Amino acid sequence: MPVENQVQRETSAVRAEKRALILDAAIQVFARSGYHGSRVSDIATEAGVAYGLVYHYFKNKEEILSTIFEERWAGFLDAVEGIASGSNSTEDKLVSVAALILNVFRVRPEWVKVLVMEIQRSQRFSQPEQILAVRRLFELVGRIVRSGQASGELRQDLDAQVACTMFIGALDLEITSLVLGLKKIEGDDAEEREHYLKVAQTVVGIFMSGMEARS
Amino acid sequence: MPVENQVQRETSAVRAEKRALILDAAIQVFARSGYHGSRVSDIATEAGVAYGLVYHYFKNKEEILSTIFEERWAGFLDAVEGIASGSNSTEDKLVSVAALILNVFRVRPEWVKVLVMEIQRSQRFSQPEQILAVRRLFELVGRIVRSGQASGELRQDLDAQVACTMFIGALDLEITSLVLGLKKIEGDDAEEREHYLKVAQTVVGIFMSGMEARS
Amino acid sequence: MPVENQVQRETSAVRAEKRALILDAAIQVFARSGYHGSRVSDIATEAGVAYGLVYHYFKNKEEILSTIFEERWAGFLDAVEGIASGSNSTEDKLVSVAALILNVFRVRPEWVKVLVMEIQRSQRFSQPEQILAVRRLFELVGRIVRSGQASGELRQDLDAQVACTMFIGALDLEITSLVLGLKKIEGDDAEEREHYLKVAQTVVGIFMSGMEARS
Amino acid sequence: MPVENQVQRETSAVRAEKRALILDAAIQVFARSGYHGSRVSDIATEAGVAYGLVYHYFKNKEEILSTIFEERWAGFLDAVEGIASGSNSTEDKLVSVAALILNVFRVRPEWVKVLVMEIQRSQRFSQPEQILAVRRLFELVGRIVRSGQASGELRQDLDAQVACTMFIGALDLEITSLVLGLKKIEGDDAEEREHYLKVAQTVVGIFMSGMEARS
DNA sequence: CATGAATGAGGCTTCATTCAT
DNA sequence: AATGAATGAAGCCTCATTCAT
Repeated sequence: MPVENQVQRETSAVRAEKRALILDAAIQVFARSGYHGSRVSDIATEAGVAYGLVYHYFKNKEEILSTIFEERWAGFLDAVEGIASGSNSTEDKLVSVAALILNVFRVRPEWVKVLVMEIQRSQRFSQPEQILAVRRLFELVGRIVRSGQASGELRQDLDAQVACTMFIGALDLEITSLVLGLKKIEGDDAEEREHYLKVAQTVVGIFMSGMEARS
Repeated sequence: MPVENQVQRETSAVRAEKRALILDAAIQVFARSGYHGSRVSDIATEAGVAYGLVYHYFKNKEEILSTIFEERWAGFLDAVEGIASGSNSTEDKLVSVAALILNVFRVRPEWVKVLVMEIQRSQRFSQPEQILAVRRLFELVGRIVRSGQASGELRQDLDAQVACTMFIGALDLEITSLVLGLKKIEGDDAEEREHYLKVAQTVVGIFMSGMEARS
Repeated sequence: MPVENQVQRETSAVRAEKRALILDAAIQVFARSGYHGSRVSDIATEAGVAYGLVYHYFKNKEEILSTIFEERWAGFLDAVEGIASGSNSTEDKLVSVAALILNVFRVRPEWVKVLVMEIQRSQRFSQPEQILAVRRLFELVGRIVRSGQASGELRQDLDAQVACTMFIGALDLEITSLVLGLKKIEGDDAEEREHYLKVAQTVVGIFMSGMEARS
Repeated sequence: MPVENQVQRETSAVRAEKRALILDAAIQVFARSGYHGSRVSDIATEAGVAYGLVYHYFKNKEEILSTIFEERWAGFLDAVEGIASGSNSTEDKLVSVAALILNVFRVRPEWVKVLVMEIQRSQRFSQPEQILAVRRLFELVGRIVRSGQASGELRQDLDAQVACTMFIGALDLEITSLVLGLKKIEGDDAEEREHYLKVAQTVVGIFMSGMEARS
């Protein structure tokens, strides 16, 4: 391998690192102060880089936010996709999705804060790509629900779309409550994890029972 | 009634009218452009009053938003309170609440947009009073759910709080989808009304079946 | 006397009263917050009258200040004029002037604050009439000094103008120190009065000795 | 010296220069229009820099003024301190102080205008640090006077504090008269200098004679 | 790539003044 | 005369973005 390529590789690795640094900093700052309450300089300070450097990696403040959304949300969707494509029972799939969502919050609450509070509910969310990205989540959950209806695990007389919205909405508000501190979870890591698991099971429990096919 | 009182009343009626005028204008503008995207001058223009008059009635832009929240949300809570205090069956109460929420959106979508998008999900929402105001909704729905559990209409083995969050979250996301245009309802007024009613029934249907006490 | 005249008189008496009320209020407010720090509404509130009424009696905020200056300063000048025109010794005249200035501060510190701080040292003081009004004080003190030089009570080899400035400046700074609280006078009314008298005597003492004709 | 240090030094030198540029411009503008009559944009224009740059160097308009005061007044105090600490006769020291004050005005009238008119006599002057800074001048002059009393050069039966106030007040009003144009000095530079020297000598002359120890 | 000084448009807020009652 | 609602110009400050080094 020629030396230049080596350098190239290292350079772009550094480049990627700085970019990620800024992105992570932005998540922290946005989570703390909200998009409008955060200055580009706050992000730079948090990242420990110079003011203007942010503009080497991102066209503008807006792009930082949408990049966060695109990258993080894509990763999240991939995980949901994996669950939806699996061969588990419908109930297991739904529990997995619920646990995934709640667990991300447990581990990276700032990510969720920004995704949920700053992007999902923001003016700029009207942009078609972002609408599409969220619609994708509805589709994936919809796939799980509809396959459950097809297999007879779930009753078929109810609108799948409303059911999806209900399932996602339940988890969404659960998380929002946590973000806003409407609910406080106390205890050590293990207790926390257990609590979230139980919430996931309850939600899925109600949902499944409600959607359960009756004989 | 003395003439002066009459005048007094009329004057303060006019005063209240102007205030309401500005508040309504603010709702329109906030719904259209979001809080941060709206200028105070936009509100004044929309209300058809002079720039400075806004500051006669409100300390600053922020106060306009929180006033909207306080007044509109209080009205909404009163309605929910009325439902919760009634003597209907649990199912009827839940349908009423769901229909109320969805119907407000049908009739005054801007109110809901502002309440849901600009306040509920905003930085300033962290203020204790607003947290409390939302918690109140959880309490009222919680009252319905718990009384249903007590009467045996609903199963008692599930956490009431999670159930509440689920019910409200389902409706919240349903509305958010509508606000964001993720879902589009087409048709005339009667069709619209019918659609929302069906959504309410589906949500309550799933919820009730899921929560239904089993023999 | 016809009734109408009576009414006329009463009306204008009321008119004069309201005007004085506003003027007094303005002095208090200006003394407390400075000219620029005072709002017209503050003055109205302090006077206990309606907002717009101020504009019935005064063309604008500026006119309130200049009116205070003209009326209060004129009264002060009259008193100095009386002293200067008397037949006392030069020393007695100077002690009287010094005591007058210091005593006004003792009794009506707000007047002095406004005259000294807000008018004398303000941009708008550049207006010719006000320059003239202050120059008049210099002239009156100058008259005392020059008559003392003429009578042989004061040495004649020193510039009368510089001497005047010195005398007035000494008292001015003495008062400014009091206004700013650089010096604090403690004690009851009698002690206070005595203190100011002593200051007056010291200033005049130094000044007289310094200006004293030598044999 | 490493190159980086060199660059560092140059950069911060440039930084300091811009700051000084703005400060000097502010003095000109404040002297011309007064603090309240000056807009931040006026200062920026006068300095030939962009509006926003002012806010890189100063928190707000207010801070510009207090910075001027702190820096310029400190320099002035140092000069007075030098005089007070010298070994000259009391009379020489007082003449030096008087000449210093008058000469600063001769050379940098804007400085004096701002220090005397905008700061010393302003609302914000009430801030403790500024009070202290002025008190310092009183202390320094007080030291000269008291050492004169101790050495027998000045009579000891008069209150040193009142004497100080008298001396400083005399010079202060002399300068104020000049600032306000109550007195106009005409002539070329040499004549001007001579005039001010004579004023200084007159003031000190009266003061010394008045304070002179008698046998 | 990195820095942070420089730019300037944009928007909130204040408040003197006017006006309708 | 009296009231206080209504007006809108003016100015401070913020901060995203650019630029020179």
